[in-house]
Amino acid sequence: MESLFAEHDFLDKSSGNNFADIILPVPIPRMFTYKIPKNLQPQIQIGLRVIVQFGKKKVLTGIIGKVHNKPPQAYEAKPILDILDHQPSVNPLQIRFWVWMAEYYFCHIGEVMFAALPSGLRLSSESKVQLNPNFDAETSKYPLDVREEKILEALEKKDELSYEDCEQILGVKTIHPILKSLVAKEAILIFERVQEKYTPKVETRVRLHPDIVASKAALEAVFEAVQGKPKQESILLKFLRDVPVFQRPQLNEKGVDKATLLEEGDSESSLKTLIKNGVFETFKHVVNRIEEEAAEREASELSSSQQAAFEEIKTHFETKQTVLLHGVTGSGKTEIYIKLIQEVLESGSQVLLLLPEIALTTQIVGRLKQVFGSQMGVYHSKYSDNERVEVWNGVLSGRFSFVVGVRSSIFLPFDSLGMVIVDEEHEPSFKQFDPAPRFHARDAAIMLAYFHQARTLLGSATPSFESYFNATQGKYGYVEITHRFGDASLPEYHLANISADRKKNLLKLDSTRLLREKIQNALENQQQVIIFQNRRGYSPYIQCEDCSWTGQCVQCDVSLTYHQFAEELRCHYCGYKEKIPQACPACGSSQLTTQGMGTERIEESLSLLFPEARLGRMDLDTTRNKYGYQRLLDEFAAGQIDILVGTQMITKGLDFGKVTVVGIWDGDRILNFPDFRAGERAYQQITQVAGRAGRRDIQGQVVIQSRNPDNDLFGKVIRGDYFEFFRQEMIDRKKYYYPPFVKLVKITTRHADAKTAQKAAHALHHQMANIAVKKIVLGPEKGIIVRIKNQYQFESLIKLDKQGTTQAVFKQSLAKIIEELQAVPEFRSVRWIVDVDPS
DNA sequence: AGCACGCCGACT
DNA sequence: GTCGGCGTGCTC
Repeated sequence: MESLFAEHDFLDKSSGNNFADIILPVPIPRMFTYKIPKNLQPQIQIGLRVIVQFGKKKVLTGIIGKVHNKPPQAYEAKPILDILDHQPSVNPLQIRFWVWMAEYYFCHIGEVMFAALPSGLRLSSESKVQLNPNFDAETSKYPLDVREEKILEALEKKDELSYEDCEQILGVKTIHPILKSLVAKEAILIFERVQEKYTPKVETRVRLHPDIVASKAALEAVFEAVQGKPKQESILLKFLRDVPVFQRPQLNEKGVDKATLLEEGDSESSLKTLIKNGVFETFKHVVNRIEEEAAEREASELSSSQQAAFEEIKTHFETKQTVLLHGVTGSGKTEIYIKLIQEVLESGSQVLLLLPEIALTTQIVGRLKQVFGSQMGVYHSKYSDNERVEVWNGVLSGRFSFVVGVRSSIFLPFDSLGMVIVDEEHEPSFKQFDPAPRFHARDAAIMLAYFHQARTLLGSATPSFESYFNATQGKYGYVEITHRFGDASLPEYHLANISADRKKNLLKLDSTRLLREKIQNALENQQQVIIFQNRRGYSPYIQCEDCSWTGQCVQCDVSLTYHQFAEELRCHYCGYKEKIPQACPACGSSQLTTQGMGTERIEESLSLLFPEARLGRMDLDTTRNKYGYQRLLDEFAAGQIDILVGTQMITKGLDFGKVTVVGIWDGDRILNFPDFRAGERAYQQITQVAGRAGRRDIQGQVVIQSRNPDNDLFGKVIRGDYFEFFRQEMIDRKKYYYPPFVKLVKITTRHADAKTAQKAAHALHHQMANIAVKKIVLGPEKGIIVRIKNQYQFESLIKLDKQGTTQAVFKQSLAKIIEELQAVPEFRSVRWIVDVDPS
């Protein structure tokens, strides 16, 4: 019998770790308090994965977010069932980061956890059915019906069945009542099985049997035995070629991968015979999915302008947490990163380099791999789940002190980051749209670095206005490189007037004379050409060739989209549609053509104009599979393609010395962005593509085709006067309350019924008016309705003063408003989606 | 989000 | 009568 005053009992109460708040992967905005059983108390730590019962039957894996001694008042806490790890998978800094993210981006901590953990580390239970060992059909006092019999029959053959299995066996949708009845009749048991999804990769390896290695004579005997058995002999010879057993007997220990040994068509049965005869033996070996590669080279020497920037960055870091590196395309930012990374790694801290998905090519990864070798991990979205878990564990174990990755790599379990670098920081793809957490990886990275007391370097040739603004305000350090590496000259811009060429009959297959000449010239000199088009597919809008009129939606501020099959112009946002006009509504011209042609049609045109040129096309269609992208790049780099036509993805970090001409097929399309960021995006896009043109000795040529070559934006890009462009745009942003002068929060109200959705959105606006934070609310008033997946939705845009306190207050009020509205019976099934800093 | 419970219609 | 439709309420 246990003593009433057992010593450990007393200690437990005073040290006070009886309860743990667990983060569970459920969309409920809080953690859940569980009791820590005594036997688990010594091991309990923040960040451990635990198994808990959630609800009546679900068993979930959660993560310990907090340990305390406050028993919940309103309910009886359930106990933690088990601990899954010896070491925490998640460290306390990460938990802090998750909590921040959930608060800032207005989502639930469970959603953050769901995004953060590779699914290989997430566990959830599956209900399984098994035969009750005490059950005997003969003696059972309960009669079974046909379907119940069927289930039992199946369980005779297979030890356990999932619910899905049972559904299939009976061909019904709901097996629950049947299983329930079987449980009541004591025929079956239902239990929950939690399964680890991550499985280590295991190779079967082959080596010579130790007895054979022991003496030369034994081997000779083997050779005699295989005389006249050519298949066995061939395997044996191949093995000995790869493993010189007698020179280096220890090599035999490691063996050879069985699959590799049999690669050249040797038969498995011959190998089996050899194993049976005691010549070879097999064994299992756990291998890393991520291959080890040793560093092969030193970092290159920095040029003087790179060196100056490098020093300047370090000086800024003495006083500033974040530095913006504004370096023209081709200024060699990567080499500066490498030097910085090396320094941080030498000091014993970790480094994270974030890249937008499309920029994470083997080109840059290969370059970094050469310098950093096996201490560098790569976290790519195309990785399988098992591979992700290996990167995760690699960071945890210290195998990787440096990671190059896409936006989700901010969630890796770093414990001592010294520096985070966000390359191409202006890239919109750093923002996650859906699902929650709708975070911006650049902004989150800065916060992550702050938690680690680390530095953040933002790099771009065309910084986002937010970052540039912060730099001008002195919040970030600012370093600029205006020279290209090796003093290569910046490209020369040309504006080609589409309308003028058309009038003079010089437009051929939508290409201007100037562009044709430049391409022709490049081809004659064995140089390469890149043609950029900002969209894939066919003809999305209609435009008048004479006055450049485009169809605008009567209700929304957007261009109408051309729908070939329906012969209609449609609004992307509100569903408004009209028949395609026969003549231009503005000037009466009949020269209405479909614009914004896809890459496919451009490729067609070019093949007719330059029949002798070798063409390549790079867009989502041609690069959909894992290697399509790389293959095209390799072919282009090898000079097997003369003209590469592509979308966005060709603008990213490709360095090809032979590209001298870049054509922007439809400059106007770039300006047609229905968003306050249109100008910023256009500037960025044109500058980025243009950056592909020209290197070292040859000046690049950039041709922009346009119907409005006089548009001032082109002039600004061409002059390369980023600051002036920024300054002018800022005037409008300030005037119309846009970032960086205000903070935007977008709230989408969504419901299957249009009326209800509208009512709910109005109710939201009404309530918002009461919490007068400085804001302007748009949205439903304009009658913008979009139906997505049979859900009507209204969007409200809230503009907040850029002050931390008002922001926090606003979010609290918003949470309260939404909670209250959800309680209204009519709005019960209305969904409110909050997007902080929408892009 | 799931998943129970619970209250109604249209079938064996 | 039961099967199964989905409204509503809860999960430590």
